[in-house]
Parts: sequence; structure tokens; C-alpha cells
Amino acid sequence: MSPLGAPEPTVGRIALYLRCLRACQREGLQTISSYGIEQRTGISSGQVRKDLSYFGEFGKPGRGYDVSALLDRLARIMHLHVPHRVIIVGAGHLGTALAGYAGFAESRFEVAALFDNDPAKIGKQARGLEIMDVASLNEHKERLGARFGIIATPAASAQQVADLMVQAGINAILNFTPVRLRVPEGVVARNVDVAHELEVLSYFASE
Amino acid sequence: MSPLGAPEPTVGRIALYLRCLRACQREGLQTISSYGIEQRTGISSGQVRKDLSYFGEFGKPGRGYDVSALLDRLARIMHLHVPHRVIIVGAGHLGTALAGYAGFAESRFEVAALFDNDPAKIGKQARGLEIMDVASLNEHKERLGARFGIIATPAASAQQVADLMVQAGINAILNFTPVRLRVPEGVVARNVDVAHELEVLSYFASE
DNA sequence: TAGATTGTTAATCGATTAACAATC
DNA sequence: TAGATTGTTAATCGATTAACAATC
Repeated sequence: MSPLGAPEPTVGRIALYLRCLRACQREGLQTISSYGIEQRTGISSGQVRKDLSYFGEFGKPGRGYDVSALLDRLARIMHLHVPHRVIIVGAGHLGTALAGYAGFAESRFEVAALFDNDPAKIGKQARGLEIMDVASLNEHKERLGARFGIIATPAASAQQVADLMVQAGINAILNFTPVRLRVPEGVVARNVDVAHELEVLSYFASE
Repeated sequence: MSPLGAPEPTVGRIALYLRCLRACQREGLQTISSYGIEQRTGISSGQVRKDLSYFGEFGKPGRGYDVSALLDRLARIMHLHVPHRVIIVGAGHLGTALAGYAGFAESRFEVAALFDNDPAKIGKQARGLEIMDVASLNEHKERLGARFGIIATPAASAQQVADLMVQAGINAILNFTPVRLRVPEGVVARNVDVAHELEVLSYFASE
């Protein structure tokens, strides 16, 4: 009933089904069963059906799911049926690496601009984008029309950058610093913390 | 009792407590309570005590925890009391960004070497490291003594690189491609999938 | 001692898995 | 029709939260 009632793990898996369905479509597959999805993703067929059930009924008993139709429906549910512009703040090594990351394209994320606060970088080009002054972020917001922001600055600037992003109409922030961001209602933030991932690996690594 | 019985979410939080404790130590704090940890991390005091209880008894009722002692114990539990050498395969923008990432130092991760398969890159320097031929990974394994590997190659090479890493004695792999790696018993792999993070953000972003 | 805070137990919550009637 | 596969319900599992006796 309430699509907003889906648990977060379900949402994460829906994104994986979407990927799986794109691959199926490239292979020319018309139809796939929940068991077919299990084989390709490792997620059990029961889990697949349960996850989909949060959002509606998409399949036909005895037949499975129409690949294109399910792809389309899931893309809409995830808001991934339209392209999204992303801005990146922090034009260091990480920020410029992300600016050119090819993996965004499949989900229709387009890096619209790259910002920094270093006068030595501002005005230069990186990955085909001009590096702009982060202080001018607000002036560019209408032209850019970006709702996604990536923070690839030093940790010390993260909260300040997040505040600027929120001011500029960004309502989804991916933060590569380990800082826990404070964001207002209506804005979501997630962290990607590489050191943390290594730390968890360290625990589970044998010896 | 069995330290291996701790749930994964607990392990993730222990890594956060460790960070918190390092900050406390830098501030010269002698002692901290579970409620103090709650204030600094946002994780409830009850959850903190529950998490710690999987590994032993570390505090004194009425007093709290000795910062240095707990830091030391948790670091050992996470195997983060000794330095770890990390190799990176893929000397593109992302790999070189990670090679110079300052955030690793606090947890004593040291990037020991950077590999690629591109003859145009092999022999060049990046972030103070010589880029070496990934085909020679095995020959360097004793000298490097690395147990952690980061995959920052195109997705198409990820599994092959993982296999090489396993051969070279790596038993913890952090994979930046979206490929689900097949690794033998005794080797752990985790993925960092930036596009996936944006996709999940897309669902939760308003509108 | 009185107050603070631990470690742990029991209660709750939420997510996953198993199972199956409905149906294409 | 018979076989396949869905959507859903009930059972299980696991993690979080609440509560409190023990104790510094």
C-alpha cells in the first residue's frame, strides 16, 4: 500500500533488480521469473517477490515478469526513469575521479559541475568540466538544476559544503568524508566511508 | 563468549566507537560513559553497552570506561592495533585517488603498492608510488606482505584481479566495481558501489 | 553512603524465510 | 489440463530497545 513503507534493505535490493533487468534487456530476454532473478543476483526468489510486493503486483503466476515492464515500473519507483544532474564539491583526486566515473551513466546520473574553493584550481578544467568556485554555487543553481550533490572535500569542510548544497536546492547528498552531516527535513544524506569499509574487513579477515 | 558471534552491525559500530575513542584521547579525556559515546556518535547508550558485551566487560559501574584501555581492547578486537599494508590494483583516477587518501592513516592502513596492466602507466609514479605491472603481483607478494587489496579497475577485470590477489595472499578485498566477487573460503570481500548509493538516495530523496 | 553507570535479561520490533492457495 | 510461478500469510530468525539488579 504505502510505497514509503518499504524497508531500506528492500530499496537497496530493488536497485539491484533494476540492474539485473537492464542486463536481461540487453540480452533480449522478454520475461524473467523470480527464480531467474535469484540465479543472477543471489537474492532468493522469495525475497524478490516479497520486495516487489511492497510496491504492487508486477508478475503473472506461471509466467513470471515482463522484463521491460518491470524495468520501467521499478525505475519509476526509484525515480530513476529520468536523468539526474549531480554536482561534485571538491576537485581533488577523489572528486575528479568521480567526475569522470562511467558507472553513473547506466542510472542516468550526469555530473553537471565540479566545484572547489582553491583559487589555484578554479577556472581550470578537469574531466571536461570547468572547476568553479564553491562560493558561487548558489548563483549557478537554476542553470544546473541539480538535486544530487557529492562531497569530496576534506572532512573539515563537509558540513559547511552540505549547508551550501542545501541552500542551492540539493536534496540528496553523498558524503565521502567520515563526518555525520546534519541536514534539514526533506534532505537525505548517505556516507561512503572507505576507511570504515577497510576496518570492517579487518575484523572479518582471517587471522 | 564467542567473539565471532557478534552481528555485523555490531562490528560496524565498534569501528565507530574506536574512532570516537581516538577523538576522546586526542582531547585528553580519561574516561567516558556509554552515554558519552551516545552523545558523540548518535548510537544509544544501551546499544553501545550491548555491542561491547559481545566481546567482554570493559567498564566499571558508576565510572564508565577508561578511554585508553577501551581503545586498546577494541583496536585488538578489530585487528587494528597493528599496521596493515594495502595494495591497489587499477591506477586510473580512482585508484590513484585512493592511493593518496589521508583517511587511511588513522586506522594504520598503508598503501604499499599500486598496480595496473597498462604499459603506458607501468613504471610511472603516482602519489609517490611506482605503478607496477599487475602481472608481477605474485613476485612482489613476500616483499609487500599485504593482506588487503583494493580493486579500482574496470568491472570487466574485477574477478580476474580478485583471483590474482587471492593467489598473492590477499585475504581482504575492497571492490569498487559493481561485480559480485567469487572468493574462496577464508577471503572476505566487500563492495563500495557509488552508483548504487546514488540510486538508493534517489528513492529516499523527496519528490 | 548516594548517585552513576555497568552488564544482562526480557520484551519488542522488524526483516527474512518457508509454505501454499490462487492463477496464468 | 498440468506445470510453473505468483503474491501473501504465517513462522522464524535476528537485532534493537527497555528495564533493572549489581556494583563501583
